[in-house]
Amino acid sequence: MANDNKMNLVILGLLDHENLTGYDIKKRIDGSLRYFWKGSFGSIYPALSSLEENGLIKRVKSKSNASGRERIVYSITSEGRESLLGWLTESKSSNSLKYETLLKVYFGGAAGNVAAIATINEFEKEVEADLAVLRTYKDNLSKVLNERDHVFYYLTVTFGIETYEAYLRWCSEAKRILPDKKYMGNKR
Amino acid sequence: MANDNKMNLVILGLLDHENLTGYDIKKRIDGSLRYFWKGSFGSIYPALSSLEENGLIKRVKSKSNASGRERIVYSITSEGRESLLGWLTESKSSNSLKYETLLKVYFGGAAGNVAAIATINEFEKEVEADLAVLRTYKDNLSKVLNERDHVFYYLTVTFGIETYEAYLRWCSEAKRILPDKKYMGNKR
DNA sequence: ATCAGCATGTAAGGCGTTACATGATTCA
DNA sequence: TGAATCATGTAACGCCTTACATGCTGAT
Repeated sequence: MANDNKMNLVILGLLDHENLTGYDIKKRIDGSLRYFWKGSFGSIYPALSSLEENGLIKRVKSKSNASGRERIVYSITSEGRESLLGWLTESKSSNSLKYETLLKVYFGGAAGNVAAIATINEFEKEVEADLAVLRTYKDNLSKVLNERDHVFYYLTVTFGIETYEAYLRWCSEAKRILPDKKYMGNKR
Repeated sequence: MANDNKMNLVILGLLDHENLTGYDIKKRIDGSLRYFWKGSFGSIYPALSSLEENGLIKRVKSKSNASGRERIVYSITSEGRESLLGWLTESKSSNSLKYETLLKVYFGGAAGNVAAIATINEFEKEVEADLAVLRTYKDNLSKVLNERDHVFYYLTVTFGIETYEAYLRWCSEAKRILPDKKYMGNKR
């Protein structure tokens, strides 16, 4: 069973837009996809090999770089595009969220309000930083919205902005509620 | 490296509130924690064994059930509570989000607006269902907010409500934007 | 009688990360 | 010269899920 191997689909999705090397793919993942997906070289390169073996992608150039540095550019094949289409249209999506922050808030009673507030502040700071970046993405994208594919990128950015703003509202509300409550220590 | 083993902390956190069996722990995870954490028996029982071995939890009763059915109730030890406190106060939180829905939206250009809208509709339906449950949780919890620990549970619920409402706003907005755009098919 | 729920546990294997190994180029 | 970035890949290992194995109780 299994075949949760989403990295294959990520690679197919990226290659459907432009030809890329494994290294490029990593940069895309750490750039635009960062807010809703992660991936490391240790899963990219093996996925690339297996996709090539199965004929879903193929090499465009090897060692073609002017300097002679090794560089393998991949492109998607029609079989790969078919596979991508199948995923995009047929499968159920599974979103897996693991918020350690909320786990700590849930168990907050054990350590008291001060610790919980610290956890929330840490979260808030990260969200604020990410939100600032997302807003500049949005500004840039809204200028080129009529170009192919950009609406879809734009939507993932507005998703981030909408949810991050919700996080921030929650942070304020949580900090407003917490100090009012009686149980401040970890005594039982 | 490693020691991401959060299940240990989840168990410690739950046992700090009440004594539980492995089976009970699973129910708590599938109940209140479901919206921000997951876990299966295959990771609960081994974690329980290792926690006991290290003296962080201990057995309260075995086979104590009236009927003679095997039942192992665990409680947290002071060492366990210390470990829980350490996590709650000292460590950085890592939130890992993997939205397959957004991945599909991002790559939506390959399959066209119709497929993207279907993906969004599927997501919307799930969010609506979860939101309804969270709202009844909120109603129930707001009546007992002055009891120990309940503020913290309440906050995780309001987090869910705040973000799920943001999801829903985004779904509407996304569906409003998508049909307007020119690129409807998967032709290049 | 049968099915759902209670209850504990193991085994196999997929998924994915970190660290390592290697080496070139570019820029300060 | 040394650091950062480009670039590919492997090895070890941890995490976690699914499926299996087992058996009791209670309700219909």
